[in-house]
Amino acid sequence: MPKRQHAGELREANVNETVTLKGWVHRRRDLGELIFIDLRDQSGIVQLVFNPDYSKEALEIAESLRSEYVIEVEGKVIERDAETVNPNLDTGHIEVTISTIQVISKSKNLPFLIHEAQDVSEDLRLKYRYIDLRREDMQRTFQIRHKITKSIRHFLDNHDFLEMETPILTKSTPEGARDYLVPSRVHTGDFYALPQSPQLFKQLLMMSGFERYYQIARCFRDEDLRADRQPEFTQIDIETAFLSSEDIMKMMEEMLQQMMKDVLDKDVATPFPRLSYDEAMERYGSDKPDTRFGMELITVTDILKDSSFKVFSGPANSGGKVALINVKGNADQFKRKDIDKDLTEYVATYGAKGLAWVKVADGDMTGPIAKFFSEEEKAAIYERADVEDGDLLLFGADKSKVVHDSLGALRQKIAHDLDLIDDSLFNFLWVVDWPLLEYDEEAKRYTPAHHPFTSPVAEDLEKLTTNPKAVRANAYDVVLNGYELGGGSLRIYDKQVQEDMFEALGFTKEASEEQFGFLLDALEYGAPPHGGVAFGLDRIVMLLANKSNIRDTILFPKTASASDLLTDAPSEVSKKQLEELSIRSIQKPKGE
RNA sequence: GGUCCGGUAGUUCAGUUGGUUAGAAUGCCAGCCUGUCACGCUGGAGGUCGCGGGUUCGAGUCCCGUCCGGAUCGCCA
Repeated sequence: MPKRQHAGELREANVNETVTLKGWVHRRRDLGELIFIDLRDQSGIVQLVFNPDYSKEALEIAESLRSEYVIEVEGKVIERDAETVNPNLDTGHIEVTISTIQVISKSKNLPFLIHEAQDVSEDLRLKYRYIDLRREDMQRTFQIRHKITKSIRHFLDNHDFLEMETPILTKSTPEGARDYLVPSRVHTGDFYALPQSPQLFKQLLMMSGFERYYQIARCFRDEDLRADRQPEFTQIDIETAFLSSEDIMKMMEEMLQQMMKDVLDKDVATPFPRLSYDEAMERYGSDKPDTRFGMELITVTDILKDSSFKVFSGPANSGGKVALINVKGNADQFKRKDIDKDLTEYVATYGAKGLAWVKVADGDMTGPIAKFFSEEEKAAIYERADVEDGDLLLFGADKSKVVHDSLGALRQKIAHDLDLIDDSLFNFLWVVDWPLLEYDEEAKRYTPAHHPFTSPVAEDLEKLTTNPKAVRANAYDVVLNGYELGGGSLRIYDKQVQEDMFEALGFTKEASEEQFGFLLDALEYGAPPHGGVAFGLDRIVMLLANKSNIRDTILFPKTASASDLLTDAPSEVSKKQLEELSIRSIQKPKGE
């Protein structure tokens, strides 16, 4: 079969060749007895020329063409005159003079124009996603997505990994995210769940003797959506037996390094910098810090312990925290009302009760709370926060969590607003030394920082039942530019430890047996030490394709309310379908 | 579940203090045009102002409710 000729690949080397091209009418410029068509196919765009000298018939048909008609043309590649070269097109030095044309498929007027779709409302783009995807920008994104998975597959294949598939219909584990449930027809009243991740299956595969597994796995979580969160998403899921966490991190660094080279031709250095969880929170107020800019959080609890300002001394003396970020040299960018309104409202969403601030000019603090600082306190703060004239200091004083959340987010917002972030940087780093458990104030119990199969650090093991909070985890997250790309850990491979873990999480013996009995059993039949990692593919694509939301990296994404505007899912089903599932009635909220 | 923003020609938007027949650009349709590449010129068609209710002599504009889209907090082991 002859190789198809692609519009976007034609060059001066093809001059005088007779070519057959198939594609879409991107644009038409009708000058009467002379018509130009920009023909688009997956490879790009080339200009077709119709005039009576080449073919009167073809010219007549060209006259009837409209946007997005699918056509097949035959013609000759010719070099353009110097003055008619189009430097904006890769094919701009040539054009194709058409002798015959066939309309393969017509198109109605489009709901939006392909070359203007960038600015069209997203719901319209989603409703007509198949048209939206024709855009060069979208095509490019999915080429990047393909290159990423291709690079990773290639790397893992070279490191003796097997690509394997695990079930989609699986068992509900109500811990963690809310499950998507599927009613069983055969077992009336019982349900499958769609996997939140293949976590347990990949661990079982290690116990099955497959020492290196990976899967590009679809995962489902029935939680509320965000710009970087979809209810179904794709995880690059990896698990290995007998490797240390150092081995795993090293291998994953190499994989990501290779990916950056293959996809963007970027060189990133390994090993990636490492931050402990505590240090990340302390310095960035985040467990996924963006290190492309400074403006770190500076703790000043000790300095302000005796402050005459109760907003500071209160938290400082009751187990809380006082910290600041120094907006260096940009004090004049912020008017008083910007800070008191916009920034204060912003940190309020993270639970901060207010936002204290001072500006520094002529070696002294100014602003409404400047008077509360003693000379000693000023001097200590200047020294620690490297304060100079022109700086703006923004303070957080509250429980540690509130200070971290609010200043961490504020740091990111200000860097964005002041355009302090270098977009060309790709700052990978590991966050390590995670706590195994977190205390959930609302539920009054411990929850896993990652998941309940994460192994505790060996020397902390005994504290699991006595002082759970102090137990560290063998866990590590990869962070890129402020996004959690992935996370992993060594897993528990000892039944007793797994049982202790369930106990620490408040499971009764019966409950852990009922939900995870199969895992506990498997741990008794020769379980190797194992561990792995899972990366969010959609987020990787988002960052490498420089997109601001994850929907642009997914072919057919859901809206923020989890519906698909193209197919109108979710939708009602027939009474018969429900009856087969023994579902009697579903009360829909009124108004629908 | 909460908060905030938005919804007006096919599309992107403007629409003043509530006041005549709701505008612009682009697209679309028709005519003219042999070097355009955002082609140009002339003319034309095109509106459930998201939906429902209320206030008013009068509502795109004000009020209430609701639906849809987006951002975000909670949530996401």
